[in-house]
Amino acid sequence: MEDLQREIAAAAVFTDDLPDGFGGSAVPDSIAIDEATDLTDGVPEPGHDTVQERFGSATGSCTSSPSFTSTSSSTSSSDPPIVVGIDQAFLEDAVVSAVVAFRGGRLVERTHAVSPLSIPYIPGLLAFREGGPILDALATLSVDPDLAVLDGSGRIHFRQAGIATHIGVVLDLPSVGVAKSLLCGTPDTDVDGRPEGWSTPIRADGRVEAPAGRTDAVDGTVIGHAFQSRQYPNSRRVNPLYVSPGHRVSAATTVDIVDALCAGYKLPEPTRVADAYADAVKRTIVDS
DNA sequence: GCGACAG
DNA sequence: ATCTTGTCGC
Repeated sequence: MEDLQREIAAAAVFTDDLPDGFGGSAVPDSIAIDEATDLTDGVPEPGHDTVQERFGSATGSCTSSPSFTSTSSSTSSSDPPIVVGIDQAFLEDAVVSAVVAFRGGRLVERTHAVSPLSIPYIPGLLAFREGGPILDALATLSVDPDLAVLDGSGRIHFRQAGIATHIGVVLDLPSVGVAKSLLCGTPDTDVDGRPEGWSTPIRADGRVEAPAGRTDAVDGTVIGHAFQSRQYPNSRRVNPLYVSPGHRVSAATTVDIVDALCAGYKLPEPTRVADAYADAVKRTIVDS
C-alpha cells in the first residue's frame, strides 16, 4: 500500500491546473460561498436549478432504495465551477459516504452511498479504508465536479499521498485536503490563538519522504498550511485547519480556495454540509 | 524499544 | 471517527 502511495505522489500535480471558471488568478471568486447553509432544520434540499437526488452503493450493502426525482441537470460550460464536499459517518461495519455539490455558492445536488468496511483506520493509510467508499458515492453523482474538498490531508502526508491526493489522482480531479489536526510536517510558527484569516506554512520534516523517483531533499518543502478559518473574540479558542493540495492545486491556492469556501464556520461549507448529510443518513439507518 | 499518528 | 451532559460565553 505504501508503494502505491509513492506512485500516487509521483503522479500528483502540486501546482495549479484548475479548469476555466476559477478566474485564472489565485483567488477563485466563482466558487465562493458567502451564505452559510441553514442546518437548523435538518439537511436542506438541493437547489431547484439542478433537481437530482440519488441513493446508491457500488459496493453492496446498500440500505437505501434507488429513487430519482427528475433529470434536469444543466451543466453548461459557462456555469460557475462545481465544488463537491465529501464526508463520512460510520456504522458498525459500514460507512455512509456523503457528497454534496455546490455551484455558485448554492447546493445543487447531494448523494450518498453505504459501503462495507474491511480495513481498519491506520494513520497514513486512511485512503485504503475510506477511499473506495468515497468513490462509490461519487459514482452516483450526476453533475461533473470541478473540485473536490476532502476531509483529511492531501500532501501533508508521510508519502505526500493523503486521501485528498489519492482521490484526486485516481479521478484526475483537482482536489484539496482539509484536516482538523496535523498528521506530519512542521508549522513555521506557533499556531495557537491566531486571528481569523491567519495562516502559516507547514513544511516537510524528517517524517515526509519524496515521491517515487526523486531523491532530492524534501525537507523544508511547503506541503500545506495551518489556516485559521474561524476565531471568536472573547470565547474559547478555535484550532486552525490544516489544508494541503490534493491534486492539480498549489499549496498557496489551497488556502485561497478553503478561505473562499468558508462562510462563518470553522469548516468550509461543502465539508460542513456533507458532514450533516452523512449524519442524517446514518440516523435514518440506525433508527430502523 | 519509544514516541507520533488524518478519520 | 464514535461514545455523551452539561456548560461557558456572546
